[in-house]
Order: sequence, then structure tokens, then C-alpha cells
Amino acid sequence: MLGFTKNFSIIDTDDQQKLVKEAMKELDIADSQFKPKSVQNEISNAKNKFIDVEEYSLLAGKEYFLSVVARIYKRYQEKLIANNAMDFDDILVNMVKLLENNPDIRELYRNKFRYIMVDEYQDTNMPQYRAVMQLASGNGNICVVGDDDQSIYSFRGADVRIILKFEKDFPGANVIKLEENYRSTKTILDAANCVIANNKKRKSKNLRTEGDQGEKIIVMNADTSNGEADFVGRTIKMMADKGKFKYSDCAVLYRMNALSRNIETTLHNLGIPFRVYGGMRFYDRKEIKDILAYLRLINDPKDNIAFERIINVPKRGIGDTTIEKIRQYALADNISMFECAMHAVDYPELVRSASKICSFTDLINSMKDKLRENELDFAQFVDYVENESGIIEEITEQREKKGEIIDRVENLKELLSEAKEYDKAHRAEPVDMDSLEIDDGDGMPVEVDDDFFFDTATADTTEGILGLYLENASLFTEGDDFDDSDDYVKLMSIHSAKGLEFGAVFLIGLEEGVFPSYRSVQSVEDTEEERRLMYVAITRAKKNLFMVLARQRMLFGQTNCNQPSRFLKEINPELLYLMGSKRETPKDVPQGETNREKSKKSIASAMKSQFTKEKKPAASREGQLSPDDLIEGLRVVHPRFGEGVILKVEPVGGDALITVDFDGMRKNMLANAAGLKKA
DNA sequence: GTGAACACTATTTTT
DNA sequence: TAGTGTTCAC
Repeated sequence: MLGFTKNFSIIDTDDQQKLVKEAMKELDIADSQFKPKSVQNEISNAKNKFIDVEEYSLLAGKEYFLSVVARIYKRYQEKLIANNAMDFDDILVNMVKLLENNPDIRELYRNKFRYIMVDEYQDTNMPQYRAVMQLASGNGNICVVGDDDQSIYSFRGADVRIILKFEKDFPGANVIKLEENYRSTKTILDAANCVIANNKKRKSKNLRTEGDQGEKIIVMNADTSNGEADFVGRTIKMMADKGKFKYSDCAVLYRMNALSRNIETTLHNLGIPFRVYGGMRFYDRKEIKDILAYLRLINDPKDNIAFERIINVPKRGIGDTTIEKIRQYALADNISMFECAMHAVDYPELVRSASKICSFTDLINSMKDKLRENELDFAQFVDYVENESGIIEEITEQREKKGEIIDRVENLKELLSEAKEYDKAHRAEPVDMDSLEIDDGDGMPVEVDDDFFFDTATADTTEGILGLYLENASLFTEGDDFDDSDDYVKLMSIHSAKGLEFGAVFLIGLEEGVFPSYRSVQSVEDTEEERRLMYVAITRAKKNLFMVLARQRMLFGQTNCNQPSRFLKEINPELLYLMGSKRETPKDVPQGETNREKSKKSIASAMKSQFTKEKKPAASREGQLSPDDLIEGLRVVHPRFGEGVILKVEPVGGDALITVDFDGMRKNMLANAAGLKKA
């Protein structure tokens, strides 16, 4: 119906790009002129708008770029079919096609899912929307939850208008506004409201809470990105030591994954346990993808993508030219590359490397035999593949030779333990008759079992389990398994933090160009999306929020001095407690566009004037006063400012914010970092 | 076919 | 900066 067999594979963004590149090469299109990435983007956008190859080339007409993309799109799609593979967009689009074009299938699922609930509906894209419409328009038993202020996925096709027109799609829908918030303190909500109020395009709404006012939001203006990390690390440690928060209550959130590195190093040095979510995913790692490719090829010899990935991994002396020839022959004879490789001796141009090639196909075939013997459980089989393939050996050698820091063997072991669990969860008793029959009305009984819907499918052989595993492998993410039994700080992008909440949240990198990202400030729409992202970020915090920025930041190999994020200036200063170094006016600031933000001027200058000139705390901690010792009126000595009197003490996160008068000069500081001694 | 040395360049967010 | 692509000697 769609041109795929049941065991189609799902390719990830990496493989997708490889296919695009291949297609371009075959069509003799230089990738210097057309960047594979933008082509890939263009194709993805087209798919999300349900524009297929034919329609696309019609629409492209004579327009140069589009017509070239049209050719690549066509070839790319052919390659997908040849590989029996779908990309991420196809999974959704094809599902919709299936539902829209086949009344029997639609009925089947409508019967299956009588009541539909969609969460985060504001981040629905077109294919998802159409799928929902197909399933729900029968009986109208649908409930969606969403917040247009939290729409942050427009870059992948999410369309806020979908949630806004829900009432039109389902007339008579009952709309319930949920404006009372049970998560955050009043201060945090107020700050979030301040920010989001600056967006023009939104349904008006104001979060409120019956809860406490809570503590002020601490804004830390650090000198450098290292200072930023230092502040975050020390504050977390201090809060944990005081018992105010467990490590697992703390999260560090950032706009770009690249920002996590500094924090990781610092947390590591301070001995604070942490875990990074997102970024380079477990399943994106080379060694993991290699092993998965072995498994895929064993499972399905037609998987050319897997074949090409591993035919020379580890090195077998089979180079690009040989692979290219195999590809050509396979294409010409309409067989898979693996099949072609098996008969390498029959192809004149492959004879020379035939022995190498065949030792590879023999290896795969012997692995397949091993699998069929069914003597190993899934984990044992993966272990066998890891060793037999020679990948473990190669990695170990490389590690010794290059002195690599990351332990990639460790990752492979991790894969084993995952395989073990997968086996446990999906191994069936030999007989499994737990399926039900549904008559779809056309007299064709369709067999469906619950397992099919809920990933509880089971198999009684290791081969079967492998098949099940691979069906989902490209969709796995490690981020799902929040393990609250272990106590560690969580690091993740704001996008991944959506829907989660933490006692204490550190937002880092709050500078123009970082957040909002420099790519977004050109257009109003994008800037508003960044603002929604900030809104999401702020509202992740339950009790304490720390907003951190660095005057100087090393990013992408360059040191930049950026202005504080415009979003900071949008927050009522009364909600903030400012600390850190005063911003000097650097000569090398790229663009000062935000300086003259009209109405925000007073707030901005209020904020600036409160930045103190405090430097990093002195190393000596001897005789230092702890926050508990500090009381108003106490005379203290500061390492840099000398003698002063404490005017105000405000407990915050196990530490205390204090205001000290040094001979008429007032300074705000965090007690623990200030290094105060008794006068 | 391999690996080292060098040059180049693109830097958001994710299923 | 780091990851990728190119060139060259073996």
C-alpha cells in the first residue's frame, strides 16, 4: 500500500543526511553549491506539508533551487524505498495517509481509541493534527491540553494556530482555562508573566497562585563563563550541604547544548553527581550505531544503509571505490548490496577484493546462524556481536594508542545492560495466544493484539526479540528514564525540560545572542518564540530560580562580550536580587541594538546600578563567617571592601543574601561566597 | 587502501 | 573549538 514491508526501518537524521548526500552525488550536484543540510530541511518541510515528489516538482517549476531540490527529493525517496526505510517525517505522514485513505484501517483505530487525550497540543504539527482529526472526528471524544505561551517547536513544524482553532474544529468544545498554578512561588510566576507580557501575539492570560511569595530570583552576572559555572556549582553544593535541596532537586537549563560543558567540568571537579540529558544521545554515538548496524544487517540483509556503515568497520581493507562498485552492481541487478557482496567473485571488478568482501559476508552469515540457534539470550547475543565483529578490539586498541578520554567500551557495556532489560521485558512464554480479533466491517477480520499498540510485544526467540528491538531502536531516547532513586543534578536544554519541574533551577547563558539566540533576533516571530522559551524556562522552577549570565563567554572558539539578555530586563527588578560584577562597557561589543530598548530603559538602568563590583571569592576560607552567624548590625570585614556593617539578612537557598554598608557604599552579596570575617 | 597532516567551516532547539 | 573534508606519502 505504501511500498514498505512490515519490518521497515526508521533512519535517523544522520543516515538521512547520508542518503541526501548520496543522492546528490548520483545526480552530480555539487554539495558546495547546495548544502545537504538545507536540502534535507527543504525536503522535510515539504513532507510536513504533505507535498510529495510529483507535486513538489510541479510547484518548483523552473525555479532553480527548488527544481534541483525536486530532483534530489525524488532520488532520496527512491533510496528510502529501496532500503525499506522511513525517515522521521515519513512515520507521521505515512500514518496519516494510511488513516485518510483506508476507511477500514481508520475504523479499526477509531474503535481502538475511543477517547483521545493530547498533551502539549500547542506543539502539534500538521501531520499530527491530521492524524488526530482522523481518529477523533468520529465521535468527538477528544480532550487536548496546551498553552499557547509554551509553543516552542515551530522549527519542526509545530503550529500554534492548531490549538487556537480547536474550538472551530470541535464546535461545542468546553474550554477550561487553568490559570491557577500549583507549582511555583508567586515571585517566579510574576517574573514569568512579566516576560511573556511582551509578546504581542497571544491569548491574554495571567498565571496566579495562592502559594507563597517565595524568595527573590537571584541574578548572577559573572565575569566569565567559568565564573558562571563556578557560581552554579558552589551554590548547588552549598544548598545540598545545608539540606535545602537534594542534588536531584536541582536542574541547570540552557539554550544550547554546547553550554553544558563548562558546567559539567565544574560539577565534576566539585564532586557533584550530575547527569546530562540530550545533546549527543546514547544512540547517536558511533560505536553504538556501529553495533546497531551489525544487528540491523543480521536482521535484514537488505538494509544497505547498515551494510555500508559497517562493511569496513573495523577496518578490513575495503575502501570507497570497492563499496561504490558494490553499490553500482546492486543497483543494476536490483539486489541488495549484501547479496551482491556475497557473490563478489561473479563480478569482474570485485574479484580482486572478493576474499575480503566475503570474509565480511561470512561473518554476518555466521552471526545469523548463531542467532538462529537460539542458544544465547539477547544480551549474550549482542555481547557476541560486539566481540566477534572486532569492534571491541579496535576500540580498545585506539584507546591505548590515542589515549582517548571517553571510554567507548563502557558505552558498549551499557548497551548490553539495556539489551538484558529488553530481553527481560519482551521475552514471551513459548505460547502467546493473547490476541483479540476485530471485525472491521468489510468481512475481513483483522488481528490486533494490545501488544501492538503499547510496545509490550513479546517474542519467544532471540531472533524475534532482536526484530522487536530494532523496530524501535531509532526512537529510543535515554532522556525518558528519570531515575529519582539516585541523587544527581540534571543538566538539559530548556526544550528538553518542557513539562518537567525542579525545586531549584539555574538558567545559564542569559545573554543576547545566546538566549535569545542570534539566529532568532532578526524576526519578530522567532523572538517571540524565544520569549516563550524563556517563559517555559522560568516556570520550571518550584522554589528557587537563579538566572546566570557571563560578561565574557567563550563559545565556538571565540570569546564574546554580549549584552545581558533582553528578557532579564523585562522582569520587574523588585523580583530580582542582583549580584556579580558590574558590566564594563567593552569596546568590542558586536551590536548594541538592545541598549535602547525604549520603555525598558529605567528597569535596565536600575538593574545595572545594582551590579556590584565583587570579584571571585578569596581562596582563604579560614575564620569565615557562615550565613547562620550573620545578623543585622554585625560588623564584618570583606577581603576587598574592608570593614562594613550588615544592614539586611535574607535567607536564600540555605545561604543568605546580605546587604552590607562599607562606609556608605552598599553591596549585596551571598554570604557564603563573600568570605566575610568578624571585624 | 590507510593514516597523518593540513585546511576549512559552521556553529539552536528534537522526534 | 571541533568536526569534516582534502591531500599526500606510503
